Amino acid sequence: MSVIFSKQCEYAIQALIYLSKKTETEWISIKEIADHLNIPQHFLGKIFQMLSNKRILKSKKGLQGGFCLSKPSSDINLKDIVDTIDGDAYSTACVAGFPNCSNDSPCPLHNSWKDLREGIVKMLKMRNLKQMADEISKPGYN
Amino acid sequence: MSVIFSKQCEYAIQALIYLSKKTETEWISIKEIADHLNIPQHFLGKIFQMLSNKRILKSKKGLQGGFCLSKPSSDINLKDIVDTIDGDAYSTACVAGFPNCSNDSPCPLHNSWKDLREGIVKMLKMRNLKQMADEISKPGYN
DNA sequence: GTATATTCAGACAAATTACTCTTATTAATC
DNA sequence: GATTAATAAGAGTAATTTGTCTGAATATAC
Repeated sequence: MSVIFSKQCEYAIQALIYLSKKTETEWISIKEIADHLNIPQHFLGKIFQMLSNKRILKSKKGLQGGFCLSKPSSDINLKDIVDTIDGDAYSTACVAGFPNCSNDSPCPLHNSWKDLREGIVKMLKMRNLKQMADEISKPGYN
Repeated sequence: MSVIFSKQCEYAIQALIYLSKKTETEWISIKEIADHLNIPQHFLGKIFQMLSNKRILKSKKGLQGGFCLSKPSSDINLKDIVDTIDGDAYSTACVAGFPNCSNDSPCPLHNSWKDLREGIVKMLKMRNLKQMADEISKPGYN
């Protein structure tokens, strides 16, 4: 089971970090990324379609085509990616599933979860693709 | 979609809080809880079987039977419940799904997630059923 | 002992998520 | 223009999670 993001979203994060390591002008094929990261190729295709629709990626059909980031990797943060693929339920829904939980009538977990949830959102806004691509290139990283 | 716990786990939390509001000697039927919380009755039955197997609940068959907590509500914390139903993947697996991510060879998200994950675990250990049952009984709560 | 109300348990069905396959479209190269 | 390698898009399949149904076992009360 995944921790908090869907499998699609995990794949999106991995693939975009991979893309960010490449030069910004190069078009990279889905096949190359899927092979390299062990992600099902056509599944990644769907995910990249979503990211293209949200203008995070741009695509080019035909021979020598592929995908590349539509803006500098330092301008794309994790929250952009997660919100595109998974929506914002992780930051809005009740963590215990109480149907009527809200700030006005909180469930017994609401306030305990509030700070944690805000910490997660803050972190997702903070970390951008450039940082992560730089980190992953360091020795000892994965 | 649920936030971080499975639907089964959300239901378990809700149902156990409900149970904790009752006297400790009373046997409560699944039907009463399911009706009250709008949870599918037989689905809750399965969930309560797991909780019985892990000695969080005890059950009594037959007329006037039902379930009750196997220890004081102050001795059962959220982590006990979550670990029983969902396992510990939420606190051990890589948040971005990188296959080889570990402390020794971390992914670029590993260290950013570490504190948040530890915060979640700490909170789950901290909050017990008695506290939550008390809170939910207050006016304005849900 | 019989009727009844409950858990226990397993098979089944529906919904969601993950993944695959196929065909169409596009653009570069020859 | 023909060939080729790529995305786009939709239909279909598989796996997992969620939810339903049914019958057996059990214990209480009459």
